[in-house]
Amino acid sequence: MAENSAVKQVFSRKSAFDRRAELVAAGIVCLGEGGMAGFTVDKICKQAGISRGLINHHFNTKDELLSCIYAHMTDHLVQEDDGGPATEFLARIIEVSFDEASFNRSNLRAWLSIWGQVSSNHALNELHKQRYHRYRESIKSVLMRISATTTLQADADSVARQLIALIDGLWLEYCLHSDSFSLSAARTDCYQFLAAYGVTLELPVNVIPEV
Amino acid sequence: MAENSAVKQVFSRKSAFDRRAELVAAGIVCLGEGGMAGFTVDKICKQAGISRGLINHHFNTKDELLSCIYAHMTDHLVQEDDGGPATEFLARIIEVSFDEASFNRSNLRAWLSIWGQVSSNHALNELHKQRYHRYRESIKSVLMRISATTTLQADADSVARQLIALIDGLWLEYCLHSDSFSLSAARTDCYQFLAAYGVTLELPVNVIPEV
DNA sequence: GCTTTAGTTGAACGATCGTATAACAAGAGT
DNA sequence: ACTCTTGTTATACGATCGTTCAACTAAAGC
Repeated sequence: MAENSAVKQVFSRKSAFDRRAELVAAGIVCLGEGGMAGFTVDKICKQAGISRGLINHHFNTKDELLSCIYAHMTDHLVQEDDGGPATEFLARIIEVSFDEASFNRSNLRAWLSIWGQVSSNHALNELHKQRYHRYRESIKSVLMRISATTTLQADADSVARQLIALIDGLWLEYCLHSDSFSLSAARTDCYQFLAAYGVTLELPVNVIPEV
Repeated sequence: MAENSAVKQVFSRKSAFDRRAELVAAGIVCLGEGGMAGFTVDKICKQAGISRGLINHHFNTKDELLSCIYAHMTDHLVQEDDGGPATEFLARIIEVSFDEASFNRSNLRAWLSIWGQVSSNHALNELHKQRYHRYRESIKSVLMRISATTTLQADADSVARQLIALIDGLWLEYCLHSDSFSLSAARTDCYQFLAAYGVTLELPVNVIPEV
């Protein structure tokens, strides 16, 4: 047995890029489990499987990590208006928002925690303002394209604001007590909402209606 | 001059009821100013103008104060269906939600902070589940009464959920960046939303439309 | 005016937080 | 095989947190 000849690896070394990505992922898990109270250096490092001091080697500050987490999380959601079919764009927004990968308690708790920090963390505030504005403008421009052909029963600006508020509100409710309604109910709510304003989207086929 | 004969009052004594109410008010101010990070024993007591140790005399725990704060804040908002005119009830819900006393950044930041604690604080979770259920059932029952006479273009359950989500979502948006839209815009959004589903309410007269 | 009650103070405690820092080791380059 | 770079560890530090507790006093009751 060459057990003693095999040198015990104390730790494995990774590139700064990979390690940062792992810390971002670990941070999201911690936020999802314990909210901002669970977002501590100890727990994040334990979740990432690294020692306590390493987090400040890759991020100057814990707030800097939080901003990176926010940037990472918005990358999945905020979509630009690519000039393609307008109804498809709106459907994509809804589908992404209510995909199981996004619409689950852990992820929504992470979002809620971050929202609570936006007003006090300046860098986060700037980042949010920028991304949110882009998000809303995309939806508005798509709705204006729709209103050129179909009759949109309200101005695009209001409907865009309402759609975003509806999505965020459903996220919030589901996060606070997920037994109140189902994912698919929240999802169809959005289609129903747009239909009420005269925008009918064809539902993606891969969806099984719920009782 | 009888300056030395006037005994200097070190502190004034108040009933437990009054002091508790003051601590609740002070806690709301702290939450509104600095979110959950500003909700510390030091800051709350300083805001209330009392010494540090007194808070645990009136509340066993800081979480207990938070639950009392939540209870106090919901008292203003959650209304029961009293069987009166249905449209008036809905209008009252909206008016209360978008009154200046409720719909301001400080108050909304307090709400956002509390929401972030609901999933981790058990007592708060129970309280929220109870009050929220009552809130939703009230709106649902009113919408069902409306659908008996007028045509409601969707089931009452969905519209109730959407209305609540819309209100909460508008609260959230306005809290995160209040320069994005105005109070009255958010308010009329709700009336517009209900109108899209076939429920037209007469707007209260005391409102000046905004440009 | 004295006793009693109960609201109030301020210091102290242990726990936990984010960050800084010095020693160390893994792996690439030569 | 050796050096060098840099990712990594472990400890330590000061600050701040929520809570406890003994001493104190304002105010009511008699």
